[in-house]
Amino acid sequence: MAAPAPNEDFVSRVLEVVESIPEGKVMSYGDVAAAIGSRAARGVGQVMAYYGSDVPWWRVVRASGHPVRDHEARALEYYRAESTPMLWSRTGDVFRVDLKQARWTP
DNA sequence: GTCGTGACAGTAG
DNA sequence: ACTACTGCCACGA
Repeated sequence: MAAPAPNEDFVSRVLEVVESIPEGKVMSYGDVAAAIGSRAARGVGQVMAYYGSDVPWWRVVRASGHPVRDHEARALEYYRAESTPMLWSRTGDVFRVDLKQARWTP
């Protein structure tokens, strides 16, 4: 029976995909999950929380283009340094990544 | 072995 | 724009 990816492989796959994201590009949690053949957007976020310290977590954003939870200020510094295309709200209070151009698909 | 939690996605109102 | 519900996976107690 074709069983899906086990636990240890899931973590390794997520880290590998995130590390393969080039500068100026971003992937949504759902895209990363789909890249490993799963729909566990939540599982991806959970892996990032534990092992994200060794991967460019700021290049992983939500499907809406918003940066990572509780880390938007930190991500903003990286986006500016990487020249990542982003859009600002009319109020300028919040920003989002321009998935139209920054969305990277392997 | 079960339950709750979490750096989420998608749909519905 | 927002909240609420559901589905998915891994980890800790």
